Amino acid sequence: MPTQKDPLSGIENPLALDQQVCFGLAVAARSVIGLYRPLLEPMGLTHPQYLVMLALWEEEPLRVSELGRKVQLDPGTLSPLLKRLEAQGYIRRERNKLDERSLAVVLTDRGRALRDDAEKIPPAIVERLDMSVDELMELHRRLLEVIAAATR
Amino acid sequence: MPTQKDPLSGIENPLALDQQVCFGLAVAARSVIGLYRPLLEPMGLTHPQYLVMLALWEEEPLRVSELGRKVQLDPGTLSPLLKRLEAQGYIRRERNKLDERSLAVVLTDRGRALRDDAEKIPPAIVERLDMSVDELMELHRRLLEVIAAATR
DNA sequence: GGCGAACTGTTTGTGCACCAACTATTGGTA
DNA sequence: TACCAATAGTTGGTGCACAAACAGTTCGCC
Repeated sequence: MPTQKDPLSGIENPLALDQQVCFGLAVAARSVIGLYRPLLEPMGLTHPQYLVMLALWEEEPLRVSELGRKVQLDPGTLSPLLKRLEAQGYIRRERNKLDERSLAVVLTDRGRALRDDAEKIPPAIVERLDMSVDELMELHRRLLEVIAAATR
Repeated sequence: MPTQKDPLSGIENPLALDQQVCFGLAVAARSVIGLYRPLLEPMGLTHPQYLVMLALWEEEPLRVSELGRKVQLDPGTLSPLLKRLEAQGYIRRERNKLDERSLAVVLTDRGRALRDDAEKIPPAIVERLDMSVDELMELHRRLLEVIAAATR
């Protein structure tokens, strides 16, 4: 009979691929992000770059470390990503005079202007998914729970 | 007032980073998969490789295309991944005599034996997450919904 | 003032993930 | 039979994700 020590004892095959939450997460993330691709591609953005732009449209300037905290990317990922955004002309990276170590990331006019195009994206995604906003918010709530659980 | 055509009209800022479901999915997937890393690393597996092994422990042999359907990876991703698994000695890839195009992926004894170690992983993850199995199953159910929505 | 630890971001290496172009094989059909 | 289209997997290019090593700057502290 099930015991407290073995929460999986009621499950027939714990190694079954199609009931791994990690697999569901990986596939769901890729599937949903894939929906953004055709929308972002005309803007010249990848999905992680889009997330960085979202962060900057909210607050600016941001140091690389702050940006990394916001979008949950480590500096090794962010550093080349930001260079690509700078090459696109959406951001500038400028050294802080007071602390030459840190880099302030700011939007260019082009980067700021891009926000108008971006506003079309969330409704387009919701429409494409054809799920109720309530359902999406409920999923989101549960995602935050599992993120909290995984990172504590 | 809200209309049917604009399901997001009740939301203050549709571009707010921290309420993007795509962002939640990306972070959740990375966080959870990150929990597997220390468990898989001693086995010499990455997480996608682990998923491939799960598929093979269920059914074998599998052609590359079948494997791709199961683990939802395209052949361009799978091809080098399988070579690495073969280099590790966990699988073999053998040409089908009847159809020289297709490649049958089979487990080696070493690959089959690895399953015993793998059995420790799901309970370890559930314990580490410290979430109820019910809650995880509910999340999983919702993930399957969004996958279905995104891929139809 | 000078030394060492802490901090900020960069670089390098490995491995996914996706796409497009490619090779080889097979199967249908004229 | 000879060709053409479809199929199966490989390769190369770009970009993310992560880890480890690195370089420059700042700060505490003697």
